[in-house]
Amino acid sequence: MDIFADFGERVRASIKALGWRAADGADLDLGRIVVEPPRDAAHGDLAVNAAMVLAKPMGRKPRDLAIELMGALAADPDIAETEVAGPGFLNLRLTPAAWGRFLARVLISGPAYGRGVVARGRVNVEYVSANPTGPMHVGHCRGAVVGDALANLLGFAGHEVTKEYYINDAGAQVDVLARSAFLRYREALGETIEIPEGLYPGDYLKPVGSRLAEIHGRGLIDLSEADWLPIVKPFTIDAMMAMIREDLAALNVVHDVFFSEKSLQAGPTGDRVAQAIAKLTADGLMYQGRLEPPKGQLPEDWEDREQTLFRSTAFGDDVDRPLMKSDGSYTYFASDIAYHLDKFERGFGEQIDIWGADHGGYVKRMQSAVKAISGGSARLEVLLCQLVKLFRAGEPVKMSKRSGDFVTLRDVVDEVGVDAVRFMMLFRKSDAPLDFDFQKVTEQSKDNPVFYVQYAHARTASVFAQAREALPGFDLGESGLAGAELDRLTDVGEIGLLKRIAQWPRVVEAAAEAREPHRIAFFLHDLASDLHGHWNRGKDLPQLRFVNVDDPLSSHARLAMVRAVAQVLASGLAILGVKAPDEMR
RNA sequence: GGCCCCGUAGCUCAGGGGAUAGAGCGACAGCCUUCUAAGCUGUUGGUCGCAGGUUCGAAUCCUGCCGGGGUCGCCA
Repeated sequence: MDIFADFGERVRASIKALGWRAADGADLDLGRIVVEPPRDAAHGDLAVNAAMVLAKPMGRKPRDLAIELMGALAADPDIAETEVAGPGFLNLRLTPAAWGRFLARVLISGPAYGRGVVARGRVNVEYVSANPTGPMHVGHCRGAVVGDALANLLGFAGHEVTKEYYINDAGAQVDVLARSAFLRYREALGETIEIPEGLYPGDYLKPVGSRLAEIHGRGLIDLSEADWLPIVKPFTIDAMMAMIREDLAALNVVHDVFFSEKSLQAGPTGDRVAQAIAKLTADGLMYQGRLEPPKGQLPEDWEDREQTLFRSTAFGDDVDRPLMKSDGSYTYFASDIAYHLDKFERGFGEQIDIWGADHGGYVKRMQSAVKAISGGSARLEVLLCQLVKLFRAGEPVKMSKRSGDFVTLRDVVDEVGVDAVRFMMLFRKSDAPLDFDFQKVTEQSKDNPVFYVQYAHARTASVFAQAREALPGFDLGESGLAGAELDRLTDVGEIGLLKRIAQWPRVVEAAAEAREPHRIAFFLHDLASDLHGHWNRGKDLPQLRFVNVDDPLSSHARLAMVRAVAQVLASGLAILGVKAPDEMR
């Protein structure tokens, strides 16, 4: 179904039939031969680089080889024209009949068109993993969307994907959360409270305090912290996670697994963190030692001390890393190692984590750890998402996290809608910073790529509504459309759309391979642009309109093409988690 | 100072071995008795940060600089 891969095979077969060999008589490496869409449409439908790649090993001139290959391919009935161009490109143009058969196959495949055909194995994508200390803020938004879209993309490309969320419910910050909730509890009981520096001031803890008061009455008020903490903490964490799940649902993000950090230390199989460290110790990767102080600015409270270190430098890290704090408790890194070991033991040799760019310094050590705990058989990839800068009509939006006065993810989704948020977060490479303007993303104009792409899909639906009225006799189902006289599609705009559609499988594959879901968004924008452009040509040239009562057979073929466009738009938008609407009123 | 990311049109950014480097915005000029003008067409605009290297071919890969951002033992 991928015509580029298809013709790649035909080219390789022709080369074998020609009996080409390397200058020394050895077999040629045909792996570097690619068949791809030429940048310039004037160069035809497919460009073959075989002659240039093989010229050196064969000791011959690229243009001579291209001419020879051109002769061998001339017998292919699907090829209408061939030409040798530039430094030795062989350009191919397909016949309308070949394009028609391609389109028919796309329609028969339906929503499966572009889906990976080979199984690519299991992969675990961990994203969001926001601390359960409050509602999600905009900072979490990009990672959530990128992770979710990447997981969708990998699934579409043929991986078996698990979407996972790591709940940091074991550190000191959840104790702080519990204390903050306890204050709200006292407040709910009528006390006047003052929230000291360092506790979470947000109003979102008020309902938690009220519910604690409802459940426990004054029962907790005279307990010592050691006694109320085990009650208040899990209750509050559960409330925060419920809130976060609602936020995620509003963003159209759903995880398969929520994994608790706390469960690592107090799970049914004992202390998993200790077990992970024991494993590293058994492998000779732990030792007591001292670290050099960091170069550059020395931390004020630096103190040379012997500590429990993991030999991460043996796996590519810059320095060895401590796994125990001075008070004997585990560092966050220690828990994280145990967590990634758990993922490995659950069968995930492929792990992808989505982090904020401020965690960039953490990448190497975590990758080192994954290598260490898996004996080198597991791989961790980390995608770093750069910051999102918020604007309102060109003016930066000020935020103060300390006062609790930050923009929540919910604020953004409620204001601009989930589709606009998701699409805009994906309309940029994730390692480039992103400007997000509330004004612009809600504009309903071509300046707004979300609406531009969605409108293209709506337009296809509109064309079909028109067709059902104007051409009542036609079968507009997939098989009916596939049976139309598709070789009537010969206009440059029509072939252009088919060529764009033909790229879909390779775009999916390349985007999945590169872990770059933004490529899907850009592809959809291009496809939408092709459709809008061709649609508009029907104004000057009525004979090109999709629905034309004077030429029902061509109309039928064009509707088949429009259906294929709609299919690809819908598939792509589904990967991005954006709706493909039938109307935009 | 070490490590990571970025540097492409006036602006925001795609392109990450292939031919004459693209899109949107901006600016300018057009297109509505016509399938949704929520749209389309054209014009304008570039020493791809700099210098070497690899290659038949480099914006793309490698090295070194320059500039911007992030980060740097017991925060998660």
